[in-house]
Amino acid sequence: MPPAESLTPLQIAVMRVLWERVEARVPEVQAALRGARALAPTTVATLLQRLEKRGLVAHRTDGRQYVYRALVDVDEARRSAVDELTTHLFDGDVPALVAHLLARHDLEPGDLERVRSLIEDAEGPRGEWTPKLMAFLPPRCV
Amino acid sequence: MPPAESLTPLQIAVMRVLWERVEARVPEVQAALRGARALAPTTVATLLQRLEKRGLVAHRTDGRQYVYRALVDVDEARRSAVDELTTHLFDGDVPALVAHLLARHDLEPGDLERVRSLIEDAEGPRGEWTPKLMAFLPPRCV
DNA sequence: GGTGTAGTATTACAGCTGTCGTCGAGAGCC
DNA sequence: GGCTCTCGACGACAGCTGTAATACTACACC
Repeated sequence: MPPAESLTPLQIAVMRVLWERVEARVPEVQAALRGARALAPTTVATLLQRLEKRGLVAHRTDGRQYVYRALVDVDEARRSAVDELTTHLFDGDVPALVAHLLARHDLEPGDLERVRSLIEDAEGPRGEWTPKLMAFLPPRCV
Repeated sequence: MPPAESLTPLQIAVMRVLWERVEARVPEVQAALRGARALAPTTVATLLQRLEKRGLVAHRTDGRQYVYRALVDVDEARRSAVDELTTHLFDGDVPALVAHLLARHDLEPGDLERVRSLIEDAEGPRGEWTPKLMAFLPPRCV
């Protein structure tokens, strides 16, 4: 499987259409993109072609039309993008990235709940607080 | 302040040198980059020049030499990179990104602790429990 | 004052991207 | 059969990137 390497926003936008619909012809992709940006059909076709040359999508023919599908899945793409980000801007320090996300971005209240339960899940059975962590608890908890 | 927009890995590498040392001349940047990639001095100079044209760095002269410094700070760059990532690949869903990080990346057990303490550092002096931090408390405290 | 030397400025070039226009070959209609 | 319409193929072009050779210039040293 060819590594997704880094995709530009436009390329990602095209891929997203394919991820959503599994298969799509040029006009569909163009229509789906419209709204974000209005591109000529030929432009979209070129994008798809180049993506195909890079091994990220493939097509089959249906009559005279090309029906494209993605060859890499979202998760693959996400992973390599996240890897790139952490490597280059966070020194490979994933926790730092998480901290950045929690500190700098506007999380809705519900979001924190979600994150917390994610952490709990990742951490094992709930309530496993090591002594070290206990030190951080406010007095009323101890 | 000009938005950092998206920087390429190489550009980030150059910026990192400036972020680390505050000020740097071409040879210093080149030396710092060496190891990762060996570039001719002229290449590095070109990179710096172009970065300057984009308003991301500036220079003063010290004798015949240019002394460059960054005009955007790390956090700025991180934020816009993270924004771009979440917007394009995670639909703006930050918790989804966090989930991805927790699920796909190899976090050592200690990392989760680090996440918490990093948050604490970012959120204010220890012992001050903000609503955000409260979310991490075990249920019995709430 | 001539000559290196060190450093910047200029120029170059290939490859990728965003964006299309145009061309040629089927498909379908009259 | 000929005309038109639809698509993909091909070619174009400007702007950015990575990479660097070459040209120019101010200093310092003999």
